[in-house]
Amino acid sequence: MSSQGYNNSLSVTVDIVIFTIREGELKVLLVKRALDPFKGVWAIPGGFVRNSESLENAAKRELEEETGVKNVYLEQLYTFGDVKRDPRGRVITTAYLALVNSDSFSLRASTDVSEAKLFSVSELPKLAFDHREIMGYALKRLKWKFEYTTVAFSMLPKEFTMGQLQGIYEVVFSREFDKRNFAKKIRSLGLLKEEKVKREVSYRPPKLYSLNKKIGEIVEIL
Amino acid sequence: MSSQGYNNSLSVTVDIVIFTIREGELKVLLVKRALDPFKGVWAIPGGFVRNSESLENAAKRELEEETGVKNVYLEQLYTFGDVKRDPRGRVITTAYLALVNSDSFSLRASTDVSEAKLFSVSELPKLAFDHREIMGYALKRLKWKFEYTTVAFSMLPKEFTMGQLQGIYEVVFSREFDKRNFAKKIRSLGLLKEEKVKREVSYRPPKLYSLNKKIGEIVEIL
DNA sequence: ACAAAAGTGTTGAGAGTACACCCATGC
DNA sequence: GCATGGGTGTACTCTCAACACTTTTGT
Repeated sequence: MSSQGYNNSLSVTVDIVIFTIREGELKVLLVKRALDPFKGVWAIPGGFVRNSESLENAAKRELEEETGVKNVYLEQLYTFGDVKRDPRGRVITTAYLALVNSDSFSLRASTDVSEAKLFSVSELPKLAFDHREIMGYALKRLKWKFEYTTVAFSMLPKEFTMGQLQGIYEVVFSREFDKRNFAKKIRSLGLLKEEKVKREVSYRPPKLYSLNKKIGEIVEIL
Repeated sequence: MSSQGYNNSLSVTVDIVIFTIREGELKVLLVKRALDPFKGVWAIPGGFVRNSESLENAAKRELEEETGVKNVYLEQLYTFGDVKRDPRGRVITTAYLALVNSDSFSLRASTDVSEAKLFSVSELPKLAFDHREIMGYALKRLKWKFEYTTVAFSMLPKEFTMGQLQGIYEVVFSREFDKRNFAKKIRSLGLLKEEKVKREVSYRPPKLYSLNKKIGEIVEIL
């Protein structure tokens, strides 16, 4: 490290790519910017890191301000540090990835934002800054994590059916899986605990399962 | 993002975990700090990010200052942003991972460092700041990358033998592989081009290979 | 001839993939 | 009785792991 002292002309933000599943599609939360060079343009929600909070706490705070939810799955994605990525000055941003169970959140627009909305990842609008690149990273990471860890379960309620689980995998990977093979694979991993069967549906009531491990644990799922 | 303007009391550094293989062991470059609260303590080399350079360029610059090599494999690892990780003030650091071919570098101590030395990863000294945690991340990432990408080849000369390749895998994973199975697996991936066989050794001369793909490309190696 | 690493194939076990029919419920 | 998603087993293929002996060179 240099001894010339600290560099004071540089700001740090966090941006949070918030994924959820709604209407059978993978959606991401975007906000419409109310100010500045990108007024009216959609962007990944985020904000400045305060001096008294860690990066991760800044991300949690922004996430809660935006969605009202706590205790969701949150992981650091990547830090983007090109000199000219923000036209207003030197801003480095650490991007986070959040996975939210769609039942548990409601949108809120914070002060510097005029609107917040869920977009299907297959129909994204033009994005501010280098947010298109960040989104690309987030999608790659999301698939990777679904394939090799238990993060998918963070998008389901505590008790879920095999069909729901398979459904979110099909959405994220944009393809169908064979029901029998999928269930066999999942069961062979010993992740699931069987719960009671009761469910009010107009067809054969499915078994309910719950996750036996921590969310985010490394397990080769597919 | 907030509209309240920029936060100016926060510094950003890069730290680079530089791995190489020497004497049949996985080694990492550490520097002995010459100043400050951690004077005399070993640390991961790094330095402040300048206003005019991207994060990645800062990492490249520090790497070259430390080792004299350019064009090595370099990837961003993680950004550490706890409030109290540096006792001198609020410093966020983005850690990078570098893999260096051991033939191609020479150590240099920069101005704020009294000594630079390669340590075996199995015999690390006490480290400054949160550098132990950073090292843990780096080692995990290194193994992951060896298993699923072609980064290993960045630690070999352009032309190498199957034995050399297997050797670095054995060092990184601290275990032995079966020669026949290893070669079969590698060959089945179609990564290698055969080169001329000549080599002056006091035993049966091995075939030489070169890599047919880009370094860092995703391929399930093991 | 000896030391040192290179080179080479087969077999068995387990995992992944493809594939089709009946079941339980609400309306 | 019909619509809806739930639940179940087998056969084939492919990949992974275990395993030992001969070859080429320099000294």
